[in-house]
Amino acid sequence: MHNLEDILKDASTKIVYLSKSSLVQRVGEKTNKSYFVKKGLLRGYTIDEKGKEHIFMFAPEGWIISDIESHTLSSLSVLYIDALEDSEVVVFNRNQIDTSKMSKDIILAEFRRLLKRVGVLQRRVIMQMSASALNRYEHFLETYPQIVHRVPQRMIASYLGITPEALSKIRAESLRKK
Amino acid sequence: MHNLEDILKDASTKIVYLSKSSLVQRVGEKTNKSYFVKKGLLRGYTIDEKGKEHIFMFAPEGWIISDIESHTLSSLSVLYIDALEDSEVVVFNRNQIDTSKMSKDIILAEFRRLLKRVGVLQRRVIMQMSASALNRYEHFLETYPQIVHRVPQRMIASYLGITPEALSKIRAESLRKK
DNA sequence: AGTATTTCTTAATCTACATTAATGTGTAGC
DNA sequence: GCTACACATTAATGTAGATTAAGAAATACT
Repeated sequence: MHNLEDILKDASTKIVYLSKSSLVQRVGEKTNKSYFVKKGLLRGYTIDEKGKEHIFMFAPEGWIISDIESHTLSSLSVLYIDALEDSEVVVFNRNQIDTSKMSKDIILAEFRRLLKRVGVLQRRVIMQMSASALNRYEHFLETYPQIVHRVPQRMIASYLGITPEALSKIRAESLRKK
Repeated sequence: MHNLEDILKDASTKIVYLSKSSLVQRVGEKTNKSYFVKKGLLRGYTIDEKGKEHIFMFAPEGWIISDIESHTLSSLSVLYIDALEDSEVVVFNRNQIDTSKMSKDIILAEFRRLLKRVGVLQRRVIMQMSASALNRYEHFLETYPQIVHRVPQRMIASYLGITPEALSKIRAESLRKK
């Protein structure tokens, strides 16, 4: 067993077919599930006190999405997760995977996956501190070309941490230049 | 061997004594070193095109600091790391630790450590998207009470992603309320 | 196909925070 | 102890992006 898909087949997991906009996980639920996206597109987000959505990540094919923080602290989830397209996902339980059955190689592979995730987050924090909205948008385009045309722009705006109106303005300006 | 300190003793590591403000790692260096802080305080930061510093993390006693992204992509470092106080740090090489010598338990312990780091980063991204500078400052005070009085305020401002002037104003206002 | 609802755009106004600048305070080095 | 130089505060002005509002375009629903 050398890759994640093999583990998923082996462990006590199940495949779930989600229809568009179905909610997979709510904030405040006690959960230790993770979702591997085989087909489709999921998204993780929070809702702040003012009722505003903040998209934290998109998970297209091949990605894992889960509320990692809630696992470590074995506390309540802080993310909503839902499907942006009809999707096919493998649901599994991280506790099971952590403790049993896994070879050292597999754990190391998971470790590296997590390192990559930290890298992405690190980059994103730096971006949000030092780059303008335009820069962040351009960076998003480079990084996730496959997602841009699959989600409404207000969600890209939410991911970037700006309003849809601001994104619209930015796009108009950047077109004018070309 | 069940904790990180034991591993550090075992692996080919060395202890280094750093005097205040000595630079440990420069941007662009090809490196795979990590630093475990036994005593003192390190800090990781970037410098943007305009020459502005952005503090990415503080590492007080017990923390590990390293440029994780550069490890995964085996590319060049994107962080500067330096000492804010005279410090005693254990320098080790993540490659060596990854591949050899480690028991499954230890890898899992490291895995959990990394999960925690992801949690912190996740929280920080959400904060930066949804919270005002005042809220972020208050959150920082709660989360890192031990650091607040050990670093100059301009560095806290840098960590929060605001200017020292803005932090000063916020502090003045929040004092006035009490 | 036709209506409803969500999404996108444009423009005017507003605000949190940046920038600039000047003054005050602490702290390190000699 | 005096002189520097880094750090903190305050205030005036500037600006990126938020908010509000209203119309146009796209998408979904029956």
